[in-house]
Amino acid sequence: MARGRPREFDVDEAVDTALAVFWDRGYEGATLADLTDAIGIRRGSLYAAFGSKEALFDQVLLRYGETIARYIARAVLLPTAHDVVAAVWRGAVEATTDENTPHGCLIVHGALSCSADNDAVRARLAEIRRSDRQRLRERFRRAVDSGDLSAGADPEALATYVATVQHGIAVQARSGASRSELHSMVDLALAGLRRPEQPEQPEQPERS
Amino acid sequence: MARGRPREFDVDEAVDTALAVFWDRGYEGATLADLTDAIGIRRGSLYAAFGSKEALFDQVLLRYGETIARYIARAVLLPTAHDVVAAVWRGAVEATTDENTPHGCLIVHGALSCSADNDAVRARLAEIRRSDRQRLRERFRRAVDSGDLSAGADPEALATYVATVQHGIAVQARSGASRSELHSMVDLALAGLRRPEQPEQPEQPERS
DNA sequence: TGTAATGATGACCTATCGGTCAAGAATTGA
DNA sequence: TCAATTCTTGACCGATAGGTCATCATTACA
Repeated sequence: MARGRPREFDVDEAVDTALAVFWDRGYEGATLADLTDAIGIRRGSLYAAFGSKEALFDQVLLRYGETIARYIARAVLLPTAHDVVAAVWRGAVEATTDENTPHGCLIVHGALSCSADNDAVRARLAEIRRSDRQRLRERFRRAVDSGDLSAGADPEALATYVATVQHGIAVQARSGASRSELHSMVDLALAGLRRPEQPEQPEQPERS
Repeated sequence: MARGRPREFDVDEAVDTALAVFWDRGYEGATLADLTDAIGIRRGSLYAAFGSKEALFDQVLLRYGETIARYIARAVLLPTAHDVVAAVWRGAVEATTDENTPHGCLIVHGALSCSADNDAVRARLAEIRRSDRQRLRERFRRAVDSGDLSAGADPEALATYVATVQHGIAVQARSGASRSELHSMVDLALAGLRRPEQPEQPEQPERS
């Protein structure tokens, strides 16, 4: 089956290794030399297998979504809006403060800013963040429709809020905040969400 | 007084211009060519005036703190903890979504990740974020002492929470969120802070 | 008017960036 | 065994990164 000379490295493992490097240094901070050194291959092999640095990064983003950031897709499946919020924030804390991986979130610090040459990568990550926020908004809309959230709740603002805290967690983790510190912070944030989904709305029992 | 040939550009203006460039592109994303082109001087003049790219960045950080990020120092002077929180978040929204400046916060996206060479800059920004958070913590401690916050309140967690939302706002602004979207989000977040400074029994984190 | 001092200029430096390529090595199918 | 095919290797590419420097221009002071 495999015609020519067999590849001497595992592509999947290479993606995982590249993920670790990009996660640690960001897109531009990770050089070809960093990547090939970590993977243990030469430039030519990397380009034969992936095409370009940016194409490799695409593979890495896919992998990241399937593993590290999987907590988001899981969260929106939970039964109540409160469960969703808690799962996103708890998941973010866990993902960004694992002692076996770089701290922070690749989607956030991978290319928050960069040179003009790589603006496409920056825009790509911004788009991922944007679509994640939209997913939350849709989820909260359904929660309003089902009566899980009060009719006065603002799904848009709530989604933005959840994303804001989620990404803020990534920045804190990157700044050296510890896992337990961040969990305590999430305790506090969740306590504020017990009932206040509608800012100014007078208290109103759901029916009656 | 001024002995030799007079400088043909205004150093203060140059710092402001450099601030705009760094704010837009981050520390590494802003090249010497970007900076000198924007300022309108040659490399040699820049090095004669500032010493190095990093030294110029130091000047820029100073300027940023005195102007754009001044809202933080102002906020902690306000009479109540609630006022402080509101001022920080409102200030962050305003600072990160001004249509006349780049969106986002220089302290956050200036070097959230970078190459190994410039790790000192990354650490420096992280340190600024850390010390800002400490300032909030001290402020909230005083609020507990004075009875403004309940005795059960956790100044540490509250400071982390405020910083988390503040930095999350910067990420949202960088991702394209609008000023009004973010103000609506702050409405919601502030509503959650009306009285819940002491978290009730924290729910069980899934792991650790 | 001459000299010391300072800034401006543009050529130049080394290192490294992402990326390419020709040649050799290892495999399969005929 | 011999093509055909695929991967590996290391040298190499132009562009650009941050930074330096000799030379010249412009000023104040003696």
